[in-house]
Amino acid sequence: MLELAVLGLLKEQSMHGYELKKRLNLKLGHFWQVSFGSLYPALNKLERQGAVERAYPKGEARRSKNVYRITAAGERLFAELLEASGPHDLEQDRFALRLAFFSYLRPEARIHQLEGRRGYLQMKLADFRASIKNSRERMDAYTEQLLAHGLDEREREIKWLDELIAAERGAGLPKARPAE
Amino acid sequence: MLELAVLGLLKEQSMHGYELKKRLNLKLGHFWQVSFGSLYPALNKLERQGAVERAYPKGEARRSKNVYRITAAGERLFAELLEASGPHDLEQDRFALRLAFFSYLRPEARIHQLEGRRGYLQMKLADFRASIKNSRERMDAYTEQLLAHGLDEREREIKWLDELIAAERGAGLPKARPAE
DNA sequence: TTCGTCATGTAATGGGTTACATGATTAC
DNA sequence: GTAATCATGTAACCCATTACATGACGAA
Repeated sequence: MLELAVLGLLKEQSMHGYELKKRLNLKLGHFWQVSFGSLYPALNKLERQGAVERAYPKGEARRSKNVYRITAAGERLFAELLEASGPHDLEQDRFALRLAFFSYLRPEARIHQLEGRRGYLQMKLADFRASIKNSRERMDAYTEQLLAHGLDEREREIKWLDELIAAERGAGLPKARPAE
Repeated sequence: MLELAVLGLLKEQSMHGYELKKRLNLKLGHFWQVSFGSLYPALNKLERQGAVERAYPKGEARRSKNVYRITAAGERLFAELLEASGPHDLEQDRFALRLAFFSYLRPEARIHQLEGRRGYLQMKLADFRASIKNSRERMDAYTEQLLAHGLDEREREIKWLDELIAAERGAGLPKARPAE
């Protein structure tokens, strides 16, 4: 999760942790918040793995501001994480995170990702509809409202994914409707 | 989180852990999955706190099937958790969980909860719209799509909440539209 | 008798959070 | 010089997960 996001931003340009957090929250803040307590350990871990390195060599005078740069191994790791498709990777936030970096993915792989999420949602929808039939009588009005709203949200996301898939196959991305 | 859900179900009727998990996943499965690894420890913790007790006394022959029953202290804890309104409690899943048990809440408290979530969403919307203006030029088409979809989802939830609030003040809950 | 599922639990792990502690740099 | 904010990090905790282990019970 964090690793993908960090590598994705470092791909654009090298920077230090504090800056990274600001950009992370700018780009992904609407569905995900990162804290220092997870970011710094993550950077150290990535460094140990050789996925990032310090632009200033490790033992130098410059102590504050550790500027990190992505390595070749980091690029490979990023590419791998971006193509993830385990059952876990189809959930909302993980999928959204990968989508945010789709521009680094081959078009066919993008379609594969979009269809993966689409299938996941459709499966969920089928499950809920079945469970509604089995237990509608036992459900109170609020639980029913919650379920109906959830169903609606998922149906909408499927429509949205369909548009993205169509755009991917066809003429390119539709412009996002301007907010308000 | 888990505690509220467990107490809410035990309020309806006493039962053992395994049964509890099945009902939990039936009622809340569309946005939340519970596993045994968290459920059993949670039950033990609630027992230590005196919020639930075993229907069969602790040291009896009946070893498998521990039937739990909510206590008076448990009822108080439940009522308290249901009225939670810290910033943390306004997030999606925590809010949804409380909504699922709204029938146990006084109408005014329901409205208060609904308005709390509404305000939270509105604040988020304002933040995003501001961040869009500041950085639209730096955003690629996919990030933009993600943001637009997120905005749309939140706007829709606000409309839904408005309906629920209106219903609460007025003639009662509207029927959930049947799926399809 | 053996298989499925009912039933309970523990241990290791994951992936984050908050709070705390520290120090450098910049603006006034 | 002093306050704000930039910058890094650690420690303790939280709340869940998965994997593992165990055993009862009913049906074939």
